[in-house]
Amino acid sequence: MSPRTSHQGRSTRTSSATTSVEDYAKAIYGLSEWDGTAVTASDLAKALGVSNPSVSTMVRKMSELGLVDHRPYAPLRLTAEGRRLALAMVRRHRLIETWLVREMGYGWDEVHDEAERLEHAVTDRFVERLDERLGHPGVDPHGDPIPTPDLVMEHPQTVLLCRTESGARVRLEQVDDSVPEALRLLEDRRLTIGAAVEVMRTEGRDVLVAAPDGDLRLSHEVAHAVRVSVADR
Amino acid sequence: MSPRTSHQGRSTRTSSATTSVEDYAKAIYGLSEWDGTAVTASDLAKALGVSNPSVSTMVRKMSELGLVDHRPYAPLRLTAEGRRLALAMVRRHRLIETWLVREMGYGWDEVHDEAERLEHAVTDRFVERLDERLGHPGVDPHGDPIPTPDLVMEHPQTVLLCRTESGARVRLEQVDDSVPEALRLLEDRRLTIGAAVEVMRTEGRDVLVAAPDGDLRLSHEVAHAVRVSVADR
DNA sequence: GCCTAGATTTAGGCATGACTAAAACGCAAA
DNA sequence: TTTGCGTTTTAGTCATGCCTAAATCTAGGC
Repeated sequence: MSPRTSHQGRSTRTSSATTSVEDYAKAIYGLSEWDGTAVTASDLAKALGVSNPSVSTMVRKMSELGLVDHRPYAPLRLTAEGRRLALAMVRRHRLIETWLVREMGYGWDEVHDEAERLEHAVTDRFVERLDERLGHPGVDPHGDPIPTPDLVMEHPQTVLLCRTESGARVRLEQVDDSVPEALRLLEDRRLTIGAAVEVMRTEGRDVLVAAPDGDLRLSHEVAHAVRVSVADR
Repeated sequence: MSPRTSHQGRSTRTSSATTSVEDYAKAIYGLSEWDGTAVTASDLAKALGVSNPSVSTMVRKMSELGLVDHRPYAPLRLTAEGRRLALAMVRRHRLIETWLVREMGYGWDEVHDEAERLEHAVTDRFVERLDERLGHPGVDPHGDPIPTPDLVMEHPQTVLLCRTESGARVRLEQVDDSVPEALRLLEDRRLTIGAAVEVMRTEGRDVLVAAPDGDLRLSHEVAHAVRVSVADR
């Protein structure tokens, strides 16, 4: 304990990115990565839990910082630099989650919020030590790929479960770590990454699935949080 | 990765303490713990690297929060509640440092800044898991006692090396983790916690010390960062 | 007992990042 | 082509927490 405190001074990643800027970049990236859809300002506002005007202001700032391309009233796009920042945050987030599950005894449905805060607080150095200690994992506990140190990320060939055709035999590949209902439901049914299931049919927006331990019904929300690979076609 | 972000919601410790409030509380506590001296507003400003008016404003706020007792122009004193907050932060800080040194391969002179940021980002739950994982350590790598979960801290009988009498045979007990010069100097000379040394004499503000590997001269700054126990008297 | 030096507080600003209310835009249907 | 509605941006605030400059208090020297 002591006087002297020596604040600040943290990382080599995109200089002068505040916690908010980091969150915005990651959210923009995340929205397009998961869905493949164009990202509008209101999507972003909803994702971040802030108002539309807040997004408007922040996007202008990030545009000035060279992190997003944004022509007024058009969808948002990250620049190469912005994508780099986002991927750095994704890397941090997923390595931290992997570590919390493997070493700190957390469940896969408990790590998201903790990682959400830690990712802004650690140095690049810490992240690289973590990566080494964990043996350079390729995916996190939810099956999400972890970008390499030079920020390249493999995109596995997967589809959203809610868009799968009836009768398809699929393998569970990724679950959105921010949807605890999905994580808990799958854990209850002993369905982990790699599990083989068959899509029986859809009823309204629900998806009915046959799993080794019995059939189950997934709400649209849950089915939208799950990505699978098609076993045969 | 995903939309939904679910910010906030973190800890049971003194509700609505911002990062700044946590830092101020810890600094006030630290100044009086290490020195035993009364803490003035300017001491605090210097310790935190902020201006005196900033301290003035923040102290009023903390006074309203019931964390400090402060009559204008008088020295600062933490309330019981403020001391609890400070001790919770000290506990976090020291457990994080212990973990960084023991498990993440950091040197004892490298952990301070990293811990300084992490301590604001982790939950109580994380801290308790860490404590368990580390086997409930009593002191951190610098010899500083770690408060128990119910925030009791043992104060070992130690004195500042710069106030030790000539001729005293002493044992190295604690080194201020925020003074890297001291940490590096001692490490170079293979002097770790528990090492036995003899205080030869002082020259001006420097302290001359006889150690197993040879004599050395400690500047006042370094000698002020070291606490020792007197071996015999 | 006064007076000045130094510590402390008040006054007034700035940057960040959020908000609500209101204006401006753009697309689609009539 | 024009209207209308939902989206997006602008305008104007607020809370934090920092700053500098100026006023004020306290204490020590005479």
